[in-house]
Amino acid sequence: VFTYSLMIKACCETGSHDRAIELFKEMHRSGVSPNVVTYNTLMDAFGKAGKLEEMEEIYSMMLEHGACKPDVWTQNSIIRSFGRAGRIDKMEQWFQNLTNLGLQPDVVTLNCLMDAYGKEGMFKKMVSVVNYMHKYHYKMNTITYNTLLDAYGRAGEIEQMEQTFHIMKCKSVKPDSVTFCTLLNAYGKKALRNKVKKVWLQLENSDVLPDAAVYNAAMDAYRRAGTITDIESIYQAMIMNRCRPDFFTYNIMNLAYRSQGLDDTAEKLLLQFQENGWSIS
RNA sequence: CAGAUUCUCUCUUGGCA
Repeated sequence: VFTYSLMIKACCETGSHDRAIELFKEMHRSGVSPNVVTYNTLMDAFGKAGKLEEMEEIYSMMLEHGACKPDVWTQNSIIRSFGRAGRIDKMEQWFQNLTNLGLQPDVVTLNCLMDAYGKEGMFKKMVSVVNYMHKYHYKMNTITYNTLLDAYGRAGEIEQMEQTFHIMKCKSVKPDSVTFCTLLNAYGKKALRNKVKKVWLQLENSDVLPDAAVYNAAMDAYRRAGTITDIESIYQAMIMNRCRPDFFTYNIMNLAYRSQGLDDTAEKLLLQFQENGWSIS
């Protein structure tokens, strides 16, 4: 069963949902019964692909076969899928279903809800989830805070974002690379160059090791809020720390150079990428 | 009892207001 589940997951990750279904059927023929994880894996893949009706069909199959019951992971996948699609009504409906099944929402469930509300700008509802977490003594983790930070950041609510970040630090919840990415992104969009600088210093003084996404986020923040020199300093740091530039890096820098009319520098950048075999698409 | 599945971040900005 583990093997089949993993194979199905692999197929889904390469986008071959049909093969995943084939495997699922083959599994039946070989007399191996799918378990919750198998169903969860399949459903999650369809959900991520935006095939929400198919996902619900698989859910019905799971119920009909009766061999296994949906668990919190099942519900979380479904909730996440509808949340990502902006189908708040369906998401809430499935959240209801979770409690109707006698299951307890976990932190992941609540993070999914908050992310969906945040992305839809439904801050009252998002905050009510935060209150729910306090009331029932859920432990807010790094992802919880990252989700909140991103919600406020996207909305341009810098005050709220900073307050949230402050609480995060007070509660000793460890920031990770996503946290810094999120902050850089928000400050960049608001053209707050000094804030971007401050975040970068905090990152350097933390034990978080920057990944390509963080370097990219910092460069993009400086593209909007800073100077070419700012961007290049991050780029140098990226290379010195042996972090491989990717196509985000290229696009950001290329855009920055072009917007300043530095077409020749942009050409050099292209050459450098080609020489090093760094992907630019 | 443990092990496989679920949550957050970075370029690309068009259309309407």
